[in-house]
Amino acid sequence: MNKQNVTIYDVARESGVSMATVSRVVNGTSNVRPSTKKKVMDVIEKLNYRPNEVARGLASKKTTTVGVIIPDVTNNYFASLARGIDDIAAMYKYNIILANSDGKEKKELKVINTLLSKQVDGIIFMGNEITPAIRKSFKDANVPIVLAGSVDSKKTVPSVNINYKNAIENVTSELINHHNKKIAFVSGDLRHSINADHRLKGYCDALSKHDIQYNQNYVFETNESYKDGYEISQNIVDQKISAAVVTDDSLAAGILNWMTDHNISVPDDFEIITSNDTQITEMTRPKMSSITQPLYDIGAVAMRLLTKIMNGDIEDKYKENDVLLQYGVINRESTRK
Amino acid sequence: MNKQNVTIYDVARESGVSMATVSRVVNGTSNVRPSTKKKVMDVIEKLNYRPNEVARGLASKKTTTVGVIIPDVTNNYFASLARGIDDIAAMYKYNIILANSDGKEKKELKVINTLLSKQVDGIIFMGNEITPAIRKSFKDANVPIVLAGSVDSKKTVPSVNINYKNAIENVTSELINHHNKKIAFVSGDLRHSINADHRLKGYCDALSKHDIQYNQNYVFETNESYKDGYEISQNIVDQKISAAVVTDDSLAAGILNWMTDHNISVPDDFEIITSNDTQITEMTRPKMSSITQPLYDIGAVAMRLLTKIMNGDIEDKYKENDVLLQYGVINRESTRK
DNA sequence: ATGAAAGCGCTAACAG
DNA sequence: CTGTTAGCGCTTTCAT
Repeated sequence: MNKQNVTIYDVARESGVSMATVSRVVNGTSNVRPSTKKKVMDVIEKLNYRPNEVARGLASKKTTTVGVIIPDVTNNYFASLARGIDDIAAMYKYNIILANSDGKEKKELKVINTLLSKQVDGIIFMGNEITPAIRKSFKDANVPIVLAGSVDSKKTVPSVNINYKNAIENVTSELINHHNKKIAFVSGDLRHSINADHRLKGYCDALSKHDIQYNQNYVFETNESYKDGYEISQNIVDQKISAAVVTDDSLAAGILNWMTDHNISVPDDFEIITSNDTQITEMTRPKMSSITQPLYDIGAVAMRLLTKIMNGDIEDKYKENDVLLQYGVINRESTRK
Repeated sequence: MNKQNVTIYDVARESGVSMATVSRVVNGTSNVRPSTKKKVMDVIEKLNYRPNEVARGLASKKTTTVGVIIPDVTNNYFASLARGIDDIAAMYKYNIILANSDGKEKKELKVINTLLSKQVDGIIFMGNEITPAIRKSFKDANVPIVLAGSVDSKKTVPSVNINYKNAIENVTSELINHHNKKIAFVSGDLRHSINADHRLKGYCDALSKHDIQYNQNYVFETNESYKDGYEISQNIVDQKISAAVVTDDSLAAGILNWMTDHNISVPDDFEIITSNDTQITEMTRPKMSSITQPLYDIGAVAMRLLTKIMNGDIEDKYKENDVLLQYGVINRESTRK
């Protein structure tokens, strides 16, 4: 019942060596004679000594913890990335401080600051948009930062993503090939680069390649919620639109269920293809066709990249560092063959 | 471009006071003459000084960070609790170190240790089971611990939950009232106290109150996955079971969809009621009836309780501290009226 | 109201 | 291979 925490000094005294030696055996750095090493280890065991990482952090200027900024853990897309991040972090002996931001700039800025004051060794940022203020605080931070599943329109920060533009272009083309003339593009906030510069661009490119006129009425801006999907569906149908490319699975589920609830058969009368291939694509009836993204891997690779940068293993960290992972498309039941 | 971080010493010098005074204005503790306070604040602003929380943690023995152990962030049930935890933590100026355990004792033990070595001020634990080893490490930890959405059969740790037994008993009774004679109980690992001692108990109590014979063949032990639900359904149907009480929403969705896929009408031919009221209960067709739990609140209340204990605001922290939040039942479309 | 000084527990030269 | 000695940046008595 050692209430008082035992320190390195206690171990040193008890085993008749200096604290430097204890530090050495604990860190496995530099050589220590096997016999004294064993002696120290025994005392550590006996006293149940556990190094104080805070003291270590102060002395070494490394905390072995990284900050992870996430819009909302409750969102399966981001949660999947987070899982990949944490697993790789654990693999490299890092811990993560997880902070929800709701994708709000103000919260993001605040949390970046507290993370920095906690001396994290690096930050993984997930967010809808890298605003100028965010970009500035990234620049001022003296720790490396990597984006996961998030794009920086200015490409000023290393990131890992898929090629959203190509992916959306692919599925839009497929829908066009199914003879759909009017195809909706249903996304989140169009002020966000990921939606405007990448996904909408892909949609537009597909249209123009097939000589289809772009119609602004067919693009729907939402909050990417199930409810939003359900609510905009009437409007979609009223315009005689026959297919939709959707950027979020919950959102897509809302549209799908509205159709079903209104006796519009999917995929016979209406086709839907969504973007994130989260678990819910399998749970709806019909199951949803989707772009497939290696969600876990995006997080994992981002964390791996961060460890490399923190380690100085990367020649030029300002160099091009936008890794694009492979995406795919899975045709389930919300699209025709 | 202040590459070198500015320290408390720098602002002390720059503003012509001692570091003790700077510390005082930063912490707002004890009195400082308004004029000198302003002077210091200005310098802090000018130098863009940000207190080093690690140094502060070492000196004060408080890190204002708490550890959160979670089986899997990717699981919406736990993610919802985590969101409640983080929000309240932020409200009280704490950060959370989030660690996934997969509910595996070995990982849990390991992570408890690293959390403790990082000097967290407290821990919120979510897990399926408090094993003797876990209980021991909790006892040895010299920081408070609170369970969220998790039960300790020995009631040795403060916790916040709902009354799982009563909830399951309620819904089972309802199914019995719908004239179902054979009702399945589909749960996760029955070695876990929450399933065996609480939920199964509730199921049994409902049966016995209605003079229905308990039949072991009607209880299904699973991994609580969608896939498991889908796979056990044939067995359920083969036994002429006409309703199921399920402990997890994905699991329930699996059963529901299997029924639908096999032309068994829910709820006409088969009734299902699930337990967690996560988002997917609204996404399936028919929508699933469910026990409703205040998921976010369970996390939030757990965190609030932890802050109180950390603060010493609770008289006797060894006293009965099992808070039970209100649950409800919502009848959607997978049960008859 | 403010300053001086002693740590907090550990790492990291620097000696030897 | 091992010990000595400075700090790391801040909080916290104890004086004044």
